This record gives sequence, C-alpha cells and structure tokens, in this order.
Amino acid sequence: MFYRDGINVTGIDRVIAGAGVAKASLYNNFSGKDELIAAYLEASLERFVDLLDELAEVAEPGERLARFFAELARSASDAAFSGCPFANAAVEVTPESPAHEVIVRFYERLAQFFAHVVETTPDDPAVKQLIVCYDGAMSAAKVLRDPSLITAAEALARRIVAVP
Amino acid sequence: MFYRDGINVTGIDRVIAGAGVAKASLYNNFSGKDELIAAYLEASLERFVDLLDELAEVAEPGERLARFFAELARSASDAAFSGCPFANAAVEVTPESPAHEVIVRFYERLAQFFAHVVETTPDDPAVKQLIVCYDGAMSAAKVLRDPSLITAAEALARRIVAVP
DNA sequence: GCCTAACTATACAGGTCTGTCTAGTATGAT
DNA sequence: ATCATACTAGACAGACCTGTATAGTTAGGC
Repeated sequence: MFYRDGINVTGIDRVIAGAGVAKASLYNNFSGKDELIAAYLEASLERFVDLLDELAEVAEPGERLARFFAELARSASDAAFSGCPFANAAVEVTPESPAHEVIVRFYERLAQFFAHVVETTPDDPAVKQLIVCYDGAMSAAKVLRDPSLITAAEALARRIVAVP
Repeated sequence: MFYRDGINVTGIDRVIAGAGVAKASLYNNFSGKDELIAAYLEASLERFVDLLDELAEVAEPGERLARFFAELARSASDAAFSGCPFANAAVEVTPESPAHEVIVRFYERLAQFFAHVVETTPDDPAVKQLIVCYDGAMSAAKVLRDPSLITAAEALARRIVAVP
C-alpha cells in the first residue's frame, strides 16, 4: 500500500485491515507509523540487495549491467509499477524520519554495486552517472508510464561502462 | 509550502495563513485543493518555460545544455532545494488529479527543449536519454543532497549531444 | 451616495488521522 | 494448573483535514 498508493495517504487503519491484524498488535511491534515506514523500506531494501547479490555472481560487467536493467524493465512493464520505492519515499518523509536512513543506505548499496561493475570506488564520477541513469529511468518511467525510458537509460549506462 | 514540505502534509489552513488570505477567498478562486495544486504546478511550469525560452536564444547546442545544467546546479546548491517539483508532485497526486496533466505537459515541454538542443524530434531516443539525465540528477541530488550529481549528469548529457 | 462584488474572520460539519486504552481470548512454558 | 505473553475487537481522545456557511467589512463603478 505504501508503494502503490503512497505513504501519507495510506492510513494505519487500512494497513491493519489489509494485514488482518489488530491495531494493538501493530503498536506492540512498531513504535509508530514512522517505524513502520522504515520497516517497509528495510524489507524493500533487503529484496533489492538480494537482486544485487545475485547479479554480483555474473562475471562480465556488461552482462551484469544488462541483467540489472532487464530487471528494471521487467518491473516497469508491470501494472503495479510505481517507480523507485526509495525515491518515492524520500518525497514523503522528512530527513529526521528513521526511514531516511534506510533510503541513504539504499543509495550507498546501489553505488557499491555500480562501483563493482566499473571496477572503481563508489565516489567515482562514473558511479554517480550510473546512479543518475537508475534514478532518471525510474522517475521518468513512473510518470510517463513508458518502459522505453529504461532501455534509453541502459544505452546511456553502457556508454559509461564502455560496453557497446 | 507544497514544494518545501510536500503536498499532502500541507493543509489548506497553513496555505491561507501563509498567504494572509481568508479561507472563503481561496475557495472563491479555486474549486478545491486539487485545483490549487494544479495551479501551483502551472506557476512552476511557467517559470520553467521562461527559463527554457531564454536558453533557446543561445545559438550553440553545447552552450545551451551547459547553461541549462548550470541553472540546475545553482538551484541544487540552494538550501531550499527539494528536487524537481513535478517529479515530486507525481509521487503525491493520482493520475486522475488535474495536477497530473500539468506534470505530463512539463515533460512534453522538456522533451521539446532537448529535441531542439540535439536538433531532432521529441521521440528520439537521445531525447529520452536527456530526460533521464535531468530526472536522475534532480532525484538523486535531492535525496543525497549532493550537487555534484548534477555535474555528473551534465557530463553524461554532453556525451549524448556529442559535445566534449 | 449607492450598489455590487469580493474580501475578511470565524464557526462549524463531517470525516480521517495517529495513537491509547479497555476488555476479553488464545497459546505456550513452567 | 497457573501465569506471562501476545493476540483479538473495538471504543475513544485529540488533533487535523477539506470544504461550507454565516456575518460583517472594504473598495470600485456608476
């Protein structure tokens, strides 16, 4: 719900109804909505890290990048696609929220993956360019509902990695 | 307020207090919050279009792109920077909202500008890549509060336009 | 001077929000 | 068997939300 409808418009009552759980149970496990949001992002990050770990086993950098963007394209063509959950959340939460730390961690992990692809350090400009490719692809594809933006971003990323 | 704090967390009462205006006056000029949001984006779009029109007078494509990204970098280093108002709004409003049409119009106008830069049509893959550069730069710079992502995106854009 | 139109302030309705509290129930360990 | 723990349903408080209504005030056109 947080991903599909947005964080602020999704009330606690709808969350517990969807989960089939009593309100007190939720507040026994989470201190409040802020912590619930952070947990939602934590779970999303975990799945994302799993994907990156899988891709890390692919030897060839160009192939690694191709599979990464293929996965993005796959999710972008899904009807439930709504952009990057972390970039979306960043619009709705304050920097003081516990969710923000998870968002930053996501970007660090993404930078680490890209750094591995181009065999450099995470603060390399090439890594920043690849992050721009990712973020731009997800953001634009969300609004315009056009998966071809993902392939455009991939072509761009290939140039950075210097793989034809 | 919509830009700085977000659309959903900014209530009507705070808007009218900030504007120094009575509530009835607001509802005499706007049918509701949805229309107010659309008007806010419309005003943002107008300023953005003014910038693009200025840049259109610059003859050389590379210089046009440079000035465009220089303007982005300038706004990104502002303390009040909070990413692209249109991409942000897209996270908070539904596709049925009147605001959504303004957002789409923004992207069309942006594509038109980029098409003019590379002297091609708006549906050219190169234009999509430039949109990815813009969106990625704004989104990543917002979360990470790192203006150097704008320059990274600019370097990327320069490769698309094939200007060194 | 008067009338219209748009403003002002403020109260209110009806709804939703987060979070707390009460009260009863199930489960599992000792 | 007892007792702690975690669950259930649901009422409730207090705040905030959007939008409407009331009543008085100001300003411009004629």
